[in-house]
Amino acid sequence: MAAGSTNETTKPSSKLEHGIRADLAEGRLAVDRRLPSERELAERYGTTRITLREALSHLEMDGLIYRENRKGWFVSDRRLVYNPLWRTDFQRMTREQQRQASTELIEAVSAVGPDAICELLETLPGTEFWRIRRRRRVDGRLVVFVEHHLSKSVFTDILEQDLAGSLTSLYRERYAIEYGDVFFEINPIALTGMPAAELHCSDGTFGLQIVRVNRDQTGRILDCDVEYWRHDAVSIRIDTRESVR
Amino acid sequence: MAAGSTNETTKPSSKLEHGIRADLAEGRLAVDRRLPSERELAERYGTTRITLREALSHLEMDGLIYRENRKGWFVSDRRLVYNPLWRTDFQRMTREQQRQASTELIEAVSAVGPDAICELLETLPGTEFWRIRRRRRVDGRLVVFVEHHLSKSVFTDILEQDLAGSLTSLYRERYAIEYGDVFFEINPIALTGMPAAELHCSDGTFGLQIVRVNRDQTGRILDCDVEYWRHDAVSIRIDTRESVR
DNA sequence: TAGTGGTCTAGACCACCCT
DNA sequence: GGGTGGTCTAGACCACTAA
Repeated sequence: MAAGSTNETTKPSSKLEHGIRADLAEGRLAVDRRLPSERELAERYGTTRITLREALSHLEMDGLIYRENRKGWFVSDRRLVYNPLWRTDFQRMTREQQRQASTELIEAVSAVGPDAICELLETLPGTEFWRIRRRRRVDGRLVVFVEHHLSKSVFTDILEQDLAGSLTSLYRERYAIEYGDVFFEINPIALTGMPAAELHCSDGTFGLQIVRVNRDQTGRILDCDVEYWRHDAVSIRIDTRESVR
Repeated sequence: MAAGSTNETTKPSSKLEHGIRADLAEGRLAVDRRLPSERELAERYGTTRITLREALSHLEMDGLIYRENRKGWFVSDRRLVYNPLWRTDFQRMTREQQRQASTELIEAVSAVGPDAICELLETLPGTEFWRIRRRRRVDGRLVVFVEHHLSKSVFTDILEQDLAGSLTSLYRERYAIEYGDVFFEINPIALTGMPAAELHCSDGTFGLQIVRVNRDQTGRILDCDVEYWRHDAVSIRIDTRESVR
């Protein structure tokens, strides 16, 4: 049982959860930001792994800790504040929050858009787009997997550009395009398949899906991004007093 | 990826999950919208309850089914499309989506605002507000618990009004107030305590917290809402081509 | 190769819901 | 009161990671 915690709940798993919560708060469990192994924790708190994992799942859902697939449990950092209406690039956004970002290009190919994407981009089913897949880290941690679908007619030679950098800058500097209206959708979902694999989380981990459709200043549809966020890494904030950009 | 694909996974839980997924898709499990008991399902799929619950949790996180505390598992309906920038009342919003809404008043009292709320409302810590707690259903299902904190000086006699109806209408008709700017924040979190209890979900169920600060047309802060949504019941959508109201 | 997380078994007891 | 979900035990094997 954790020191200092005098929780009166009778459920072992609650006591366990509160014990770990206290240990996290007081830094006893933040060694290297990785928690001790499940077997060690189970023994330390006098319970079984199943029960321990139940408690850890609660803390995970609450955003205090997260899992790296087959690697273990880690202490979560503060959430990144994200406004899907901002048109500043990711690097700058993170820098303004005293965080450090990096982007990795996974693939960039021409591919037929799934029906849902074609509909969002107002094209016929079966239309081909540039499909760019990337993932981003904040302070070293993988937090979001992004799939971009770009109009092939607008961005004819995009594959020859540096796709690990900011697309926003590329649009402006290479194609003289400024963003106009945006549509976006936020869905709480389970991360599975490629997003889960790329984010190193186990299949079924909870996440946030953000779908965006971007237009230029003339209203022409440019592209569509589908983002898959680790749920504990992000907080969406929008203020209408700010400019929409 | 492809619909109806035969999954080759060897893991029992994945087969289980896909089996249930197919049964849901083809209506074999939607009897009364409530699933058979866990023991019956475990037997039907030839596994134990623990493993079955693991699979059900995945489907829950994916938004296909949900739990009512101690009552069982139910098939989720389609998500309600919600735009926190819209100023139409809840009834009208649901009606436009061919859904039916109802609101229940839980309590309406004067109470000291928590520090975080006072900060959002730009008042000194310890300031009192009208605290109104309500919960809402869509097509009969409990989907959101809301805590409103209203300025006592602006809404002097609000406790005498009908608080199970639309606050938007009340503002306009009783106080001649129109909404102005909005700030809001969306956080994926675990539902615990009162929100979980009021929504009849078990402690630790995944949910979406939406915090809103509303101003009137002159920029004066009116109130703050804290909403706790069942995660599978909502999809946030915003389009800058629409008017902000 | 040792240890880890991921998964699974086959039970059990309790509090609570519904009838 | 019977059945339900919520919780828990005490093991086990496997695939993978890290050394």
